[in-house]
Amino acid sequence: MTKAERTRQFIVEKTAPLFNTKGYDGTSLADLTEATGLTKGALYGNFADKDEIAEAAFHYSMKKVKALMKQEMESVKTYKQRLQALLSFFARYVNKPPVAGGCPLLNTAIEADDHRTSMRRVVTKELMATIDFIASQLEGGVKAGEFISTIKPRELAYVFFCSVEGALMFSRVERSNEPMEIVVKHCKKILDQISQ
Amino acid sequence: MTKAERTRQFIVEKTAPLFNTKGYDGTSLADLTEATGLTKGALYGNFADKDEIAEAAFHYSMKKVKALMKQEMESVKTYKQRLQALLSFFARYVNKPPVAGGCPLLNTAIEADDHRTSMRRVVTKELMATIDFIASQLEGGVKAGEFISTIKPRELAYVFFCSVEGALMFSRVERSNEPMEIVVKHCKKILDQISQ
DNA sequence: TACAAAATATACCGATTGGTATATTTTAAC
DNA sequence: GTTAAAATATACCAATCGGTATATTTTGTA
Repeated sequence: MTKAERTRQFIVEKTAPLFNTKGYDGTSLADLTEATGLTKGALYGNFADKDEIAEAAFHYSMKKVKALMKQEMESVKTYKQRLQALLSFFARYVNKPPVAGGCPLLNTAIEADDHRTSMRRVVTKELMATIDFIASQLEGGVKAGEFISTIKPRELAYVFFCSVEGALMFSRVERSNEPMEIVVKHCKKILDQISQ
Repeated sequence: MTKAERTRQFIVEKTAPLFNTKGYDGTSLADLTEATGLTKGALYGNFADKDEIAEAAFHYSMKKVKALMKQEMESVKTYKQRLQALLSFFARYVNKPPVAGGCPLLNTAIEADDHRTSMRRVVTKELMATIDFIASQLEGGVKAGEFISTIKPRELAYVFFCSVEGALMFSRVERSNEPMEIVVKHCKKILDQISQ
């Protein structure tokens, strides 16, 4: 890892929580220099502009979230247990987010949906990948005989993911676990219902 | 209605879509003067600062959304039909939002959760009111004998609302109705399951 | 340890930010 | 129609915005 690569990594690690907390528009270059202890010269020597830092920060946040998520899931064996672990992971997201500021997917999607085209594409890609991942777990469970074969994995994946993301929004702004706990409980009950 | 009141109303109507689309940080005073055709003098003659305009715009957006929602719901008779109408209302939200930019609750909650205290309080209040409203419809349905009495109205209200808000985020950034349609279908199926 | 190259800091840029003091216009009551 | 008050426009403010040219320092290599 060259010096430049290390500095890029350092900048991204220090600024990712900032972008995730205050948003792209809400994060200034002064915020970035303060968080890193570096000057604009160093920032612009390693990145083309603020957009490039924000995008790298988003990718870093997503990588971190996914790594933690998968780590949690691979500690158990069955597909059902893995999906339960995934739901528990999100439940703990409220009080202990892997990256400060909550879910980078949710935050970035909301800020980017109307007026930030390139970021929108990046988020869309990650969202689709997430649905594919959850759906693949459900499909695996069906093939393994854990879940009844009449379920629609893709649709159920959307239901799980959307309800958890909505609960995350609610719980974070409300500073209360209640919405998330209720939603996760409901999702786990669905998992029980489709088990055989 | 005095001139001042009319102007305040005019400013709020013209700027609400702007705040809802670009967010508080993303909306500048130049944006506001352009959207209204007024000058800063007029803006600051009627509002103390940008924050006050944003808050008034949020309240206006919420009023508009709730009015449309309730209008849609009161065209049918049973509690089940009303809840179905509410879900259909959200489903159409994706392509035809009452206020440009999507759901003001979702947008404002995400931007305000970490670093805008006063707005957070306002959003929290509206979120709680929404859950109370949905829960009251479910309770009404139970008392009227439409729904089985074993349901937990408040928990179900959270599930409905959170999943729809999550789907709204997804569908908006993806520019596709699919996530919302899947989620709404699922919610309506729950309504069928708890019906008697 | 000398030295070229790479990385970072410094000092600056014009544009835009939210906000205000004051001049001008419009409004509404008489 | 006159006039005081209310509302709006104009012109300005310091601060901050994202970004850059250049000077200085640090790095890795011979």
